[in-house]
Amino acid sequence: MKITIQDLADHLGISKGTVSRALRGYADVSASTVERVQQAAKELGYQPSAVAQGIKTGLARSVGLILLPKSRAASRPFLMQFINGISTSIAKHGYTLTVATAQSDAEMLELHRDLFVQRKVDGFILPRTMHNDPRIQILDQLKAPLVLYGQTENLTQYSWFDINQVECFRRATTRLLDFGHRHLAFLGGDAPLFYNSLRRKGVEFGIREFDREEVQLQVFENITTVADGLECALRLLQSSQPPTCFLCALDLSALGVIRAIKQLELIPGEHVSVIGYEGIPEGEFSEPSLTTFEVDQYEAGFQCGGKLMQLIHEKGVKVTGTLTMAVLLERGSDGPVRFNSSELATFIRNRKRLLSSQEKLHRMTEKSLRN
Amino acid sequence: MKITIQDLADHLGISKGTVSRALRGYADVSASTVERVQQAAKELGYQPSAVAQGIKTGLARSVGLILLPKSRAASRPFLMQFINGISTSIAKHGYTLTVATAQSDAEMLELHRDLFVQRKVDGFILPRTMHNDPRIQILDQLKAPLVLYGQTENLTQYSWFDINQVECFRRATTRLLDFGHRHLAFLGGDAPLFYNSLRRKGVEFGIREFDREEVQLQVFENITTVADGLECALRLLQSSQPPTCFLCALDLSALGVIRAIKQLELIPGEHVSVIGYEGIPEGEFSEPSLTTFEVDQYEAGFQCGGKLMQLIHEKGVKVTGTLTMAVLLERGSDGPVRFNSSELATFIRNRKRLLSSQEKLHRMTEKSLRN
DNA sequence: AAATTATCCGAAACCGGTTTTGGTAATTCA
DNA sequence: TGAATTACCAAAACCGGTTTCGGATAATTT
Repeated sequence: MKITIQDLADHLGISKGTVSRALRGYADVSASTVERVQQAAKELGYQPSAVAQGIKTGLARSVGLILLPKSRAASRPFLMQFINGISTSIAKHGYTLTVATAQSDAEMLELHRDLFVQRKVDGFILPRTMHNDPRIQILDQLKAPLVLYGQTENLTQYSWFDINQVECFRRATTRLLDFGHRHLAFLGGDAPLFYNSLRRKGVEFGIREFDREEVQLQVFENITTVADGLECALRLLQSSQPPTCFLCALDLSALGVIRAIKQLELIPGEHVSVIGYEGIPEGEFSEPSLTTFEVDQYEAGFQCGGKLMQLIHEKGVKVTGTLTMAVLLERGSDGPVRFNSSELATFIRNRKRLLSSQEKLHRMTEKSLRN
Repeated sequence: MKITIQDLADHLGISKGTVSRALRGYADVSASTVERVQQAAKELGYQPSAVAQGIKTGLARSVGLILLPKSRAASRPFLMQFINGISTSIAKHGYTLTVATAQSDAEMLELHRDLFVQRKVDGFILPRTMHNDPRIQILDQLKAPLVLYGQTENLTQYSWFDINQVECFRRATTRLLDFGHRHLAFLGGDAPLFYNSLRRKGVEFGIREFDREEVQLQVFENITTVADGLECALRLLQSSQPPTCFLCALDLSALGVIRAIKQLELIPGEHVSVIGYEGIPEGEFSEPSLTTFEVDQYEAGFQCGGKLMQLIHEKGVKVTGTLTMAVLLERGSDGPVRFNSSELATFIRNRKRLLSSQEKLHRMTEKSLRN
């Protein structure tokens, strides 16, 4: 059925070694023979088996990407773009992308090891880098090429690509400070992931260089879902010294904060400001739309794929790191400070009293109507 | 560096053929030898190279999934779950998933051919089935195993998995009719994709079996984005006979419709009803939240992967089709009819007049203030 | 014209596995 | 006790390519 190099050689009446050399572009094959072979290959639809090629070259011509879906509901809107970026950059080298999923951290490590030892992939792209990432340790032992999407410790030893998240959060912070906010809350994300400390550091830099007046910062971690953001913001806003603005490490938690603000009958972007990070599509359709940093995931994938190809193909193992910026989408969820923290606290208390009395009235009316 | 079967054989002082037969479970190897070999393999961390195995067996132990990102902004929130489903179901057979992206239809077809001819994959999962899907024609020629995620013509020849979209849209339609709506609009999606005719058919079934009063249906196609839905709904709602409810083939267009309704200062779910399909996360955070059908993409991937494994491994090529239901999420964007079509038209006209006069007033005030 | 060099290609080794073949030793059976 | 099995494993062939080696022929140089 499928045509092999031997078939092609027989058809041309030459040896398969010559066919191979002709197709691989060796110099010791006459131009006319090369021509004939290429012609016949096209006619018969011959394409060498990647599997058979791999056995001699030792390369599978595939790179690995292992995902860890935290739950069956987890959505990664831009995974397609990330994959698209990787795939298009490695396709130029005849490479394909092998994607696998693991259900636990242990399984994920095992998968990395197995895929490389079984020679199903020649290297890895590691998204969502952690502090002292265990994947790196394992792959280092195996001398497996790898590229990080994100940063971590001992960065000089690896190739990596990342968004300058420190700068993003520094800019977000000075933006809010310029708006006149003085009580900030930073809602961090997954604590074990490296991005979290970077984003927090950005906030701290922003505050430090703004040395005019006293600025208050409250920091929280592991606020990763809408529910987390909602709960955390509700609690903070009803405290005696509520923040007048929220810097959220993740868009999802920012959406939760917006919900909390509205739940307290306040107006996001006017009474309380919120800035997110990532640029998920939900942010565009929320009300108000979410001010956030938009990350180009296609570009990220493209760069990671390119760096991995360098590592695999170029002998002089020169690792490279690249830092780019995300785009600030100035939308509706932030703005000039309306109340300072104390005023906001009073405002919220009064609102609450008002709301509860309205509710009491409502209940009484209903009762009387029923009777 | 990497340990081969020969290394293992030398280490044990036996031939590599025996090692292979021991590990593959042949009967003509003594139990003690099998034990020794397995023990040594574990100790030395030997795992056979998938590449080398593949050359004899003719299998790459990988399945292909080729994506076509329409634009660099396109997001597929549940791709991760679909991939997760495929990956976990094929992992049991030692298979991995090869994902590639194409930038055009032609490139996509070429990729399918190339990946199979180069023996990088043993079969394909085809998402987003089209009418007379050209991928099927090509893969049929190559006798490549394939599983469809979605339906198409001549279904009995292929294995496939799909959501019963006809039933979903039939139910959505009767739901709206039961709510008292009589003027419906169906906003279809990508016309070349097979799902579109199924969803439309569901709407028609729903109307047909409801033979009480006269029902009006307007049908549109290629409404695939928020912008499309917004524009289409704005136009329809300002016509002389506006629909009182919208059945959207896609959540995205439904979100656009909701925007249009709000833009006309109407309340979605009260003045005009909207039902979507897919269950994208944005739908949960819109206001009102979107009534829609939630599709379990993990399950879809799992089933497709399992069917493909059957096709590849079991000799008797028995193809199977499976149809499951999506879950109706009854949320806030639909409800009992408030106005019939004519009343709605009048209401909207009056609103508009009111709005424009308000605006005129506003402009005048501004002007006088400036002077 | 002879010697040297370049050009081109066939033959063979090799990659790391799987599978077949065949032979030896131990066991069973007659 | 001799013949026929059986159990076990080494050797070799094979899968479909790549790469090395060496030889034949043609072209160039001396």
